[in-house]
Amino acid sequence: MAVTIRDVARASGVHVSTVSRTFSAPHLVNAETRNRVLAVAEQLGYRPNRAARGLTTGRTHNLGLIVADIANPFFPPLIKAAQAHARARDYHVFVADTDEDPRVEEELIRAFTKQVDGVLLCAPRLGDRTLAKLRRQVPFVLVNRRLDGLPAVLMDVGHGARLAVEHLAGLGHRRLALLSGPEGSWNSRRIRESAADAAAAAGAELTVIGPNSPTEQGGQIAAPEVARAAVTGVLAYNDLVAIGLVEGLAELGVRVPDDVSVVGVDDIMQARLNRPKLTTVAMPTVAAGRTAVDMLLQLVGTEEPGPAALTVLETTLVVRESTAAAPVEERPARLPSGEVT
Amino acid sequence: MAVTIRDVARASGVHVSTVSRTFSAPHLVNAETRNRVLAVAEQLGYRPNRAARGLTTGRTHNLGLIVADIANPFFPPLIKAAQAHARARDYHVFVADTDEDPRVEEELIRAFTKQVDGVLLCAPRLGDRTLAKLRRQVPFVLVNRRLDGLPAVLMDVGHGARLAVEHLAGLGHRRLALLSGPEGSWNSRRIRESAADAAAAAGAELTVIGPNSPTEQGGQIAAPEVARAAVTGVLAYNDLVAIGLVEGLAELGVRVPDDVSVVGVDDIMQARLNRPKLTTVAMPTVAAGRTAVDMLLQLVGTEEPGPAALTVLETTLVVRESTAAAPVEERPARLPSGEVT
DNA sequence: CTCATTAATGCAAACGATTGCAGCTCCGTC
DNA sequence: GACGGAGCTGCAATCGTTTGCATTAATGAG
Repeated sequence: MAVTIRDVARASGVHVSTVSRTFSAPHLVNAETRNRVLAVAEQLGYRPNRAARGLTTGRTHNLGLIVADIANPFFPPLIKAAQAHARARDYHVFVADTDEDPRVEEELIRAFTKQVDGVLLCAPRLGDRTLAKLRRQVPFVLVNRRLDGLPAVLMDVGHGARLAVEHLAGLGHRRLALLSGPEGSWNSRRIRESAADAAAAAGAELTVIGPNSPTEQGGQIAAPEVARAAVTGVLAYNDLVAIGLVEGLAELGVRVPDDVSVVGVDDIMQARLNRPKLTTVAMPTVAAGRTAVDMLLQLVGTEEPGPAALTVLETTLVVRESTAAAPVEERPARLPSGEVT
Repeated sequence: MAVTIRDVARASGVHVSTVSRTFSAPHLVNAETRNRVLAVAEQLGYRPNRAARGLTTGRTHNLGLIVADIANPFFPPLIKAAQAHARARDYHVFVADTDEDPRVEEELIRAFTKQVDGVLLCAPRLGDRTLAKLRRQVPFVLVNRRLDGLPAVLMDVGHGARLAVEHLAGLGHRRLALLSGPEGSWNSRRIRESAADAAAAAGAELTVIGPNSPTEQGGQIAAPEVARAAVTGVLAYNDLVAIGLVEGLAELGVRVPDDVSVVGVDDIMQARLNRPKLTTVAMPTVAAGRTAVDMLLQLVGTEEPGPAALTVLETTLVVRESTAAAPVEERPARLPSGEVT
């Protein structure tokens, strides 16, 4: 068996409470005693049992972080920022992956309950009702999802989508496609709405394709449909989809950006590495990770909730090589405000 | 406060032990009572406190998984495989990232202690002595690291490195470079040793460069040095480094594979997406994740350790577009077994 | 009808820590 | 020389569950 506080107490001739205090309130115990206890503890290899401590104090000093897909390069920077930030505040972050499955997501939240002080839910796929119910199990902060009464940090992807569409329109593209994201995704809806608005304002036509899986595969699969739709500009739900699409189009003999322009969302590392380098909407993931931790810690620190905080972070458009002026044949055919049958 | 077993007991007019049993040993309680308790529990929203349960049973049904860098695309498939496999066995996997810092690694192992039943250590950066000490805190299984007396699953990257060097030599390359990995990495040493052996056997010269950071940046930074070394074939510690190198060489006007051939290690998703598609040593990450979980569960399930198991998984060479025949000017200048000053 | 058996439940002691309260010693003060 | 206070330490209850044992009631056998 592991060595417990009791073993240390016995071996150093003091009561367990003194040992406990040596670790959790050192100033309350005589320097001499403290040193003796520490020495014995060290020698016995004693480590406080954090689970047991959590039972009495109600604080585990752990945070949970749930993402839909660790393999999506969008998340690691956020995760790392959150971990580093939390560690500096003497908290540990445990990460879990839901595999895009809402049921797994719920199960994981339940599993985290009482083992962490709070959880960061990144782009949850769960429905509003379930989330509202779950919030009573464990405090949480949402990332990229808005729900009344719950603290959240949002990246204003709608703004980014608008910029993207305006960028394409400015390049002369009039027939655009949107490769949409997962049903449950709040981000996906924001992108769709803003892109539609911006397209309408710019007098461009916008076709919605999908949703397919929010991965390269999803993008690759969408390629034939994109080609068939005869669009010249595409906004993809995220960079992975965009990269997959470029790949898929290449196989169909469609060149990017010569024949069609593609813009992604997220600005993951691969966007820079891709050929052509991807034009994309950059997300402030690091800031989001830090902010979310701060909000969560503030939430678990206080007895009463206070008003649910909401932080909105800005997104920007990064123009690289995957977008270019629309092909000439396409332009003269339609009026700027052209309607379609 | 959260609703506890006691609340349920009171509300349903039975003793706490009966409530406990309805959840952990249903067959011991009368069907009628059980249903009543379950109904009350449901209505009150009772959830067992897993930390408290772990205190008495000694089992948390959680596993920890520690990696050096979540952002490295090598890990996600392994992580996902481990999570899925564990979930099927009613275990949850919590992941933590050490940021390549051995101190953080140790801290995380300590943090996991008693909160999980065992931990999977992926390519730990910790020294042998520390690992040997830590193993008494919590059972663990090593991945890609060998240490006497500790169960491990290894991917035979040495074999892969040998294949890679033979592949390059077979294409006529005589001057090779190895971009080495982090000091503490067991894999890195294996690669270096095997590559050196294979190079010697093939009569090729092998220059070791680095170590730099095992990331794209690291590869990019190494590019000038590679160019200066006037080699025609490079084996990189991993795909990220290889991809960064290709990028860095391009900026220097050196073409891959025309001027120099590059092979990576890991076969991450980006290897297929890169232009040129990367020739690389494929690692059986999914199998590794599953096997590691199995070994760990077997380890925590039994009272006495038994012999430390060791599983070695095979690696293969995937030839794509980043390797080609050595440039012609280079070949006639030297004998196959050419020595250098 | 009695007795052994079984099924269902209650009782209370753990698990490993924390913490309010009380007690003791020692010191300085008046 | 009694008193008040400070500084340490011990006592025991508590956190939410599990589980070996005792208890009770119901069942079946002889």
